[in-house]
Amino acid sequence: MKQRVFALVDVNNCYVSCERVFDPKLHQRPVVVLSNNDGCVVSRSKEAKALGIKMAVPLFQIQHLIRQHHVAVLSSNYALYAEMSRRFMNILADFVGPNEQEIYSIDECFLELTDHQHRENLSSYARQILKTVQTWLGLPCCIGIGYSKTQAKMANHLAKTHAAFDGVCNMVDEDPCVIEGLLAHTDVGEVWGVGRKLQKRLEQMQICSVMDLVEADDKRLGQHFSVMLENTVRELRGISCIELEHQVPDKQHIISSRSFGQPVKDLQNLSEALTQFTQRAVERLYAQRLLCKSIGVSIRTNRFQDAEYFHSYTIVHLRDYTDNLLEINKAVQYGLKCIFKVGHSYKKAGITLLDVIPRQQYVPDLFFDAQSTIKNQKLLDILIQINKEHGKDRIVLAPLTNKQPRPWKMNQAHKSPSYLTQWADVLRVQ
DNA sequence: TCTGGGGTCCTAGGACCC
DNA sequence: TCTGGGGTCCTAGGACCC
Repeated sequence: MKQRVFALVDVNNCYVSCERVFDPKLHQRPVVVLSNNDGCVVSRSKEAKALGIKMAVPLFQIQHLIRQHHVAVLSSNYALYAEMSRRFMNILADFVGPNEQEIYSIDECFLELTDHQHRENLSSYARQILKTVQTWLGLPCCIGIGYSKTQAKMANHLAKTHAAFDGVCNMVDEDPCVIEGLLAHTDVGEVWGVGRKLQKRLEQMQICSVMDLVEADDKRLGQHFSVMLENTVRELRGISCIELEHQVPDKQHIISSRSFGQPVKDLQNLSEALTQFTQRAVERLYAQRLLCKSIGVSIRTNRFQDAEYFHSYTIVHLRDYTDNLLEINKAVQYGLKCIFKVGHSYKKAGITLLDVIPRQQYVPDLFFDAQSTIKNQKLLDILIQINKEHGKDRIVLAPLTNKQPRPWKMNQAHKSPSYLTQWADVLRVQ
């Protein structure tokens, strides 16, 4: 049997790179992109990293650096990144077969190259991929190649951190001594599946570098920790244990939650916010042809103010599986009334659609109302279509038509235009 | 003053059954 | 004082990922 070969392709500093495609002024200078509500840094250019700006650091903690070094600061523009991601994945799909691609995240993609080993040189094939993405899309990437997904991930990390690789690290063809030398100097925490807690516990056992983990007793680690870590060690040795998932699995739950721009004290505003989150979640549920049977509702104050921290959560069960927006929102509002307590300054709220199944798996019971289900489907179809054509939130549920100021709306002070998803924002060439 | 959001998987422990 | 054993299912919470 042929030994399997995997690649991991990812976009360098993805969100910053997407912004740079449309705004040349962002090149050669430090740039950061912020999380929702302009809270934390989630993407940094290499110049921003060089200034010591860490991942996930709150914006207010680096204001001095931003002023001093004229760092460009941008709010997240997820519509833009999602569209760039779609194009990126399409380019990669052209290089491999339909069952040889796994879209792992917005900026990462595994490719199975097992049937491409006949190629004279996998590294030059990888370079061809990089060049195509760069030319067609303007996005810089790195590629790691290995005998397992974990090896490919590790190779990708090496490609990113060692300039000599020039974007492609091929663990399959590279001199093993070179790779082992690098892994001996790479922290065990860089391994896919080893997070902060696990790293600490491994270090207590003198397993500090990736090479230490490769040489560790996998069975013993399996008993001491979990089967996942045992598999990780085997994968690092080049034994493929984790399958490529070329089909996107159905979601098990759908979350929609947000921090508020300003704290909210009253039920009316919480109700409006949750109505909007519900609409977002149900649109996703509907798009994926799923149904849900229960809904989690949660509200919380600022978790960084420990003394007054308050959070509350409840689950509302529905009579039957549904994707009916009105029915689901009714349940959410009921849940909210159950958990709401006067006197708190709420900073975040959210809903989770639970007990989710694919629509075609649903078996109607005696009380199933086909007429109203079809009516609801038509209603949602139209609602989604209109919002798609005439702008997000053109049609909303009644509580959201209130024109009062919305303290719960998230801060987005530095958002770039919707270059790829709104006609009015398409770039003009003078 | 200001600290993201959306997921998955595994494990432990309790309830329940025969 | 002493109180079976083995199995399944469910849930909450932790850890991890991007």
